[in-house]
Amino acid sequence: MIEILKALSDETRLRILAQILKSEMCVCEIEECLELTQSNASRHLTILRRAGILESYKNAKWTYYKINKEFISENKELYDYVINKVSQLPWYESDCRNFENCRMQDLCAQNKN
Amino acid sequence: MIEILKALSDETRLRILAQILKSEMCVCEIEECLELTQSNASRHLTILRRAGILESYKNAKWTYYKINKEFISENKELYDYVINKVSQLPWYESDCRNFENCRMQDLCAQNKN
DNA sequence: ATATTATATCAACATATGCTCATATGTCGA
DNA sequence: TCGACATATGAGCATATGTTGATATAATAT
Repeated sequence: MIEILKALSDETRLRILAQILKSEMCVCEIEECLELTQSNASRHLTILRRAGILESYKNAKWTYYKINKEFISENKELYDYVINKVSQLPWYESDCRNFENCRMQDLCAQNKN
Repeated sequence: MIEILKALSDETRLRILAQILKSEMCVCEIEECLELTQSNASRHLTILRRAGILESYKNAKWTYYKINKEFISENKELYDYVINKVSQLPWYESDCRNFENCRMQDLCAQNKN
């Protein structure tokens, strides 16, 4: 429980989670749309994965992160809380716009396969 | 939101909150039943109060802390989550027993009024 | 007034956390 | 095989956090 709450107690990780909640993403997409360094994005994703909030799988060169279904079922109220609150945070709308731009520009080439 | 999650991301503060959720407490009771230094108990209570989770009032020499009703209404899912999860944490039963002992021994003299 | 009790806060320290640059690993395409 | 790309991780640094002992403040009792 404490590890989960700590993982959620960081603005950058909440920003990452807010986007991944809408659809799974690879690391390079997250870097791009949230303007994080590669290293920093990877580190925060690892923290969210180790806390059990996200899970990842590899496909070709890319690692995709998505919400861990087990986290949802075991932490339903917390999950609902995050879903409801995260979209009210000040950076949310702007991050969503950036996310759409990244998708359209296909910056990470993950749709070329 | 982040301030609230940070406030909850600490074992000592969750132990404090777990007891206060059952009934309001003064600082000296919390010191006693959780075996915290006076300074440390006061600090953690201040953090929980500043995050809006607890509120406090003074009565004579004592400061009492209790759950902030506004926190409950504005963070219902999170509140339910905490309620459900804290009682499963390893120190919970032991802390509750200590809490009962403190009550019975009237260690902080708050019932002498 | 003075001593005692309850609480808050300051100063100092150790540890934890977040960030960046550099490097390692693994995958794919030429 | 070699080079480019995607990701993870180590090292080092700055800042944040948790803890304690000392002190300040405020209320009460003698």
